[in-house]
Amino acid sequence: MGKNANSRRAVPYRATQPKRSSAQASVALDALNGHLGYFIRRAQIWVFQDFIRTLKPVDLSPAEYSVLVVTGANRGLSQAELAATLAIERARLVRLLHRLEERGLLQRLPSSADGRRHALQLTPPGRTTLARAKALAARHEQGLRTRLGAERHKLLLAALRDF
Amino acid sequence: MGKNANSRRAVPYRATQPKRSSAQASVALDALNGHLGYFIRRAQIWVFQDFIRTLKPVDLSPAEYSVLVVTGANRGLSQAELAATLAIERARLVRLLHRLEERGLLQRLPSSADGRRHALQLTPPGRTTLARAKALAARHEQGLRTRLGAERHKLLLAALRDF
DNA sequence: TATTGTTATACTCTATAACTATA
DNA sequence: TATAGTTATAGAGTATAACAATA
Repeated sequence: MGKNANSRRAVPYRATQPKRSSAQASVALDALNGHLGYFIRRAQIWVFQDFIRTLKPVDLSPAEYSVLVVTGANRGLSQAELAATLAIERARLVRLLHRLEERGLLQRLPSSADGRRHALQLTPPGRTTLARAKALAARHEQGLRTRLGAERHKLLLAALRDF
Repeated sequence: MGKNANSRRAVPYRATQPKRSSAQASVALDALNGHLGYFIRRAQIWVFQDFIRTLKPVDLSPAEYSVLVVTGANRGLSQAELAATLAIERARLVRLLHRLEERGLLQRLPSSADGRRHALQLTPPGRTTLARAKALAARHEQGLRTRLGAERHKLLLAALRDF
């Protein structure tokens, strides 16, 4: 059953101060300057740390937030569909969902059509938490927009869309 | 001394096929559509998987590659400087360097000025491997450029630079 | 006191294999 | 036989704390 095995995070999701992310002027990056992957990684570190810090009041990781958002917008989704949508391993999703279920934010209902599937849906408290989380996430995004400039923010969203 | 403790990777760096990364049309992403972090993560997954696959002949992870590049371009760097430059934890860098040292690609020399520091430098085989790796990485980057279009590639590099 | 390299611990995340129950 | 959910395992990566040697 694995009912309450490893379900709850022992420690709340941590967020360190986004450290000064650009390299010191004195160290040459050489070939890294031409690699998109290098700058994407740095951007990811910065953005995720800021996101985690901003969402601390609701104690949701980026992955948990994305699960709540997509589940809230697609009633009765199966775990496999959710995993494929968010590029999260099905195996990992199991424990992630356990935690959200334990917190009373989400339910796994038996699928009427297919006995193997779970139909995922948010509970009323889940909806409330999601609404709070969305407001905080919007604040995070607004901070990003301010930092980057609205133009660049829009441009990045569009340019990264089809990866 | 921890000479050969946990130093070598048991399994070569894996790279799965970049799976179809955009979500199925039928599942609504809702609020995620407005979040840069979501698309940055997806881009990172894609780019890193492609990088790992392309560099398989030299068996170097993105982190190892970046360490070789920066060490090769900055003689006598300390571990702390390297860690800060690449946003890798000092503690993690220790084992990463052990592996590269064991493979004979890199040396930790005593710093003449400061007894606490190591002066990092590539060995001749390290330089050879780095040259091969750079050629492969350039091929990876060219693939990205083709996929995105030269304009968008350039634009992304510029836009992500100051994170 | 502070910093460098190091070890240790705990947790997240990725990748895989295998099992069960359903289909 | 295939798929959905699950468990388990191994490794990478992140975050912290603490320690010895050196500054």
